[in-house]
Amino acid sequence: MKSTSNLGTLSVNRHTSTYSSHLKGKVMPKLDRRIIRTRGLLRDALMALVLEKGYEAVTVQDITERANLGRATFYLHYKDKEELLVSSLESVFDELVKTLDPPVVAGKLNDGPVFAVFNHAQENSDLYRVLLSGEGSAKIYRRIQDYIAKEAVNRFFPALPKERLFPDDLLANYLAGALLSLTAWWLENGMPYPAEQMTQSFRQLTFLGLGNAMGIDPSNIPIPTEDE
Amino acid sequence: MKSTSNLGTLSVNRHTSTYSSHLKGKVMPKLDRRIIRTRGLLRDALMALVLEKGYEAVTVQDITERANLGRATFYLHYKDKEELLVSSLESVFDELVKTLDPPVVAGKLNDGPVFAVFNHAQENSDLYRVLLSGEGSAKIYRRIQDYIAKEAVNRFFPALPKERLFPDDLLANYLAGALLSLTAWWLENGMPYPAEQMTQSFRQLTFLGLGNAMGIDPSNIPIPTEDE
DNA sequence: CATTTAATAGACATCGTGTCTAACAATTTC
DNA sequence: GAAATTGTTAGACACGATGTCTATTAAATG
Repeated sequence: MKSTSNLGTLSVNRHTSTYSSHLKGKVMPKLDRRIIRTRGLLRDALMALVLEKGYEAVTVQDITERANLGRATFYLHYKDKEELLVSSLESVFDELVKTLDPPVVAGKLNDGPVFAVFNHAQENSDLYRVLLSGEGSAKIYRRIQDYIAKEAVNRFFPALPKERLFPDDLLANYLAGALLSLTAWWLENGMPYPAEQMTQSFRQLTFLGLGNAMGIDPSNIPIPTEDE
Repeated sequence: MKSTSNLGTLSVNRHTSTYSSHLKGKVMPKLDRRIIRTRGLLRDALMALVLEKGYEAVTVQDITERANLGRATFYLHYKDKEELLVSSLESVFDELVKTLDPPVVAGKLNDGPVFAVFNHAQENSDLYRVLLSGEGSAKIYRRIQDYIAKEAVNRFFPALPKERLFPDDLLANYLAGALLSLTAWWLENGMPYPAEQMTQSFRQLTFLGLGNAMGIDPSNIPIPTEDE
């Protein structure tokens, strides 16, 4: 299972691929030190600015100015601020994925990918709050969701029964949407509950359902069975 | 219950409020016929252009050109294309809300707000597909979600037991996120199932939960009960 | 009809973009 | 270390879109 944080289909760097960890070794045709420095500066500048002004308000001018680089330099590396953002998010997601890999963490029960998400969101709460709120990029929200959905399919579904009533991607999308919207709510409301509790709430809701979570008698649940 | 489609907190028109139905009568200080005509043209032009190029790519120039209006005229009515979009969405949502109001539709079982959403999405599938995809406005997705969440609280929760394990807005957000992401998936995949089935799937998932929907024995569900 | 109000063309300053060039500076390679 | 390679840069450029303003024309209202 290649767990590279591939956020969609965008070709990210026109020069050579990322310095993004865990493609370790392989072909990686050694980057000029200046390239690494420049891209790092651009990434840091973008992140800082996104937190300050929100993604939409950030211009390429801002970024290069903050990074102390010539504006032309930016276009030597990225097409857009969007391309830079996507590329930058890779590093962030790499962190998340790293915490996902070990199935069991030293005696402690593996709280699973859901907890990892809440936890990771908490550690990068400023960034995520901006990205998931209205201030984020138009496409980023959906892209994060797609990413989570894809991970869900990979990591979750193999453990489930083979016979399913719904297509995998419907389920994956449903779960990803629910998880993301819960996360967004959580962040925007100042994380009023610990990540552990959010994890449990999410599981309760998704696995047992609203009815159970509220103690409703299943026979009262308004699901018209009709014919279908 | 005032069911005016109020999409958030933006002040929409600086002149006088909307011509948006069901504030019927009241103070509504009769709009000049030209104003009505102009705003209608702008709305239609925006909608058409959004479908053609995606929201982000549409400029104020485009809009006024398509509408055969002077560009300056636009700014007499709206601050932004965003403000125009929000205002335009009101009409669309008004339609949806109208189908929501009657609790029972002539002998036929009321399929509920969820079906209404899928149905409405289907009827405006082009528009919604654009709005919910990456091509939509940054803020619009979240705003639609907030709107649905708010409606959920109003229409759904009163029928539920008063004792709940989760805060209302957490639940509302969870449901809205799940519903919207399902809808988006549905639209982007060419609506492979009828709205009725999507409604039922959604209910099954949210009320009974994933576990039930897959025939998993509840005792196998990995919810750590620990202390809490 | 007289009054009020909206729409308009066109000009304007401003800003951000994306590209390009000719120098310049850092680095890699041998 | 010297030479060749490659990355960075300042500055300029044309472009497109924004938002505002003015004087004029046109339409709706009572």
